[in-house]
Amino acid sequence: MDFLAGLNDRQREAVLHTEGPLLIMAGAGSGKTRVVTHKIAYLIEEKNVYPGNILAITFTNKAANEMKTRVADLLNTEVDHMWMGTFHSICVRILRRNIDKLGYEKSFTIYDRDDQKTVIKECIKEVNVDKDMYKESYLISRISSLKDEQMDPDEFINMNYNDFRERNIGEIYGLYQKKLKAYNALDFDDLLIRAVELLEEDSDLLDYYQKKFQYIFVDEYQDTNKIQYKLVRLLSAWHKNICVVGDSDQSIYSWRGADITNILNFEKDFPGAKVILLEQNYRSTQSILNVANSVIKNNDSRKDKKLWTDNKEGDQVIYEQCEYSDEEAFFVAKRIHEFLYKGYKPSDVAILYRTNVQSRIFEEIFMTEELPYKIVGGLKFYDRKEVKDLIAYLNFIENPNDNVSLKRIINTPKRGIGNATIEKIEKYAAETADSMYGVILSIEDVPGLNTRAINSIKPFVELMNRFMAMKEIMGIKDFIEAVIEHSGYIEELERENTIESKTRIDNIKDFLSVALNFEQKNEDANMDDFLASISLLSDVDKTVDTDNMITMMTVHSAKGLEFPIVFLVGMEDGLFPISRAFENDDDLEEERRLCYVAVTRAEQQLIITNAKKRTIYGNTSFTISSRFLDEMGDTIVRNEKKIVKLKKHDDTGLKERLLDVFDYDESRFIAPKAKVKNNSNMDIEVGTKVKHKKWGIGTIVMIKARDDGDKELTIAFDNEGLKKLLQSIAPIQIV
DNA sequence: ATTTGTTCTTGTCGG
DNA sequence: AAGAACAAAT
Repeated sequence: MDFLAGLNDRQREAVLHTEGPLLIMAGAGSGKTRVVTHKIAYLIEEKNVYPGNILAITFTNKAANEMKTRVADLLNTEVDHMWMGTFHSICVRILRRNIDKLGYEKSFTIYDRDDQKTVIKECIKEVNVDKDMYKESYLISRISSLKDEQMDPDEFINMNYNDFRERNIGEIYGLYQKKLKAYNALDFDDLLIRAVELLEEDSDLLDYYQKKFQYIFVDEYQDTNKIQYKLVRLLSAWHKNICVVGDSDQSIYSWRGADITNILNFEKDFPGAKVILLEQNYRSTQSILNVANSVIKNNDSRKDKKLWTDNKEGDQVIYEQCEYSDEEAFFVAKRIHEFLYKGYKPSDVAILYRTNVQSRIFEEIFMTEELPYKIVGGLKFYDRKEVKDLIAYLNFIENPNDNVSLKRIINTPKRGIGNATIEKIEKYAAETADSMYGVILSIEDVPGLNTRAINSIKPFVELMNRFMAMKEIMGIKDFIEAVIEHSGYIEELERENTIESKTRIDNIKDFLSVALNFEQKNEDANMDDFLASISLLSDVDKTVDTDNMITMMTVHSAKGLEFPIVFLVGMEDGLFPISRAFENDDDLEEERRLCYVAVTRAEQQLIITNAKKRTIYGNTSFTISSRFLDEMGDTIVRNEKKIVKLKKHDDTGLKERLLDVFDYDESRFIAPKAKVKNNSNMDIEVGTKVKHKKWGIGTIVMIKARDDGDKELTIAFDNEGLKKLLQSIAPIQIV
């Protein structure tokens, strides 16, 4: 197979340049994924490189999977041995094998933000500082950036010895790390740091990985931080075949430590590096690129370059200023109806905003407008209480030192173990330098506990011990099922018997199918791998992309994605660019790059909106148009079309306001008529009661999205039991 | 110990 | 405006 076919000269050059450091400066939509996949395929096929000697680091797991599939498609060979994943997942993989050399157990737990918060709270209590003076979120971010700089707590305390406040932060930082170690847990930063530490300390191991990874690829290199840079340097030092891909104009993560100098200094850091520029854009129309170019050129600290395209001019980029923020959402909904009528699919459309709070109003309007949508980073399945509880069970059973998880589950479901009891256990554990689990194993030794407390603890300990034994002989899914059942978790929910508890049960069942799915895909994986895989999912990874829906997400989440139609909403000063960026030129330039990223997501049509008055966080205020709109100048045109549909039932007063804003033009309105014929837009959810002409009344107990956009409904009929139906064709009505 | 009611806080972006 | 943290009542 010819891996060079269909590539332009620059892209071809990038594929063929296999030896030595290579920086591919790839503008938005310039086909970098194509280059990388073809290059990997070329290496395997033409240069006979064994896939296991290739390491590719991507920004999300989804991107990694896509890349893997694309390479596999090009080759028709097995590429499973290729290492592909995010920095974090690669590091976990390294750590799972050898972290014992750093004094951790291999079954370590990965702590998410909530877990971090729990630990920080413990620290604040123990360091005995005024808890109002140190906010948890602030401490977490401070600690995170200290870690990124590889500053250890003692060093930090020494440096700031005369600053009371900083010194305390250092103390908390130190205690936090000590606790994580004791709990055998790592937070996201630790995953990277410990991996680097491990490689630095164990020269045999470093040697092994350096020799193993003959070819290394790093995507989105402009958003790597110091530790990640260090890791890349370490791993590539032997073969020196390091290929990084990035675009300094798309660097948007400086606030979490991304260091733009990594990409700017690549040639200096990796001697003999070759640089290839990809400036031809294959994604967007000329109109859209004009907007992108005219914004980004206002950044002072950038190498001048210009994206160009052979694509046609395309439709003009439209800008609409609405009166109110809810009208903005309404306007977008109208335009989407129009696009759908023209034959676009809902999945062709994306709505991009600067902050997550903006999604709410779109959600409301889209529900009444019967538009199918999904929110990336919004509906957080893995953040649901029941899912987190379950994960905490698994974490604890896997790693009994994990006090954070233990505290979460010890009285969930209710076992009569109250706060007072838990605190006594915690205190005793701290005094005896034991884990809480160690303490409750011999609960009689704990001072100050009454018999009632002791009698509630004992069955819990027995239960956990039983789980720990069961885990050894059971498969992942079966084991989770056992935990759900024997822990009494599902019983408690069933007893509750409310709509809410039913959804929770459904979520638990969904979690089971996630586990089953994982088990089938990764035959020799264990519980550790499963837990790690779910804790490392990004927001993008978490949203199913199979169903045919409009996507709503932040601009940050949209990085690397593309859509035929993009709505960029909320273009107001203070919102985008965000007000905190006003004071600082660097921050403002990052906002501008973010805007550049947003604009370049669009393939065919870009529509930009804002509102004169916006209700946010409960109060309404006047807004100022975004300065970026000024910079766009005449590359955007004011919207001329005024289309609006009168809502059938409108008691919000929105209709009257809309009549002021839009000229009502019924003839141009296109209603979503399709739904009359099938049920695709039917407003259903778990718990909805429906009537079937043969089976009578039933309740929807499960909704499963299918690849073709349809939904598979499991309905419990009163007399017929469970039935599975396709939403589009099922003869059902909402009762 | 648990439920219920009340006040307080928070409010960019994320693996 | 909404969720978390806290206080009070059962």
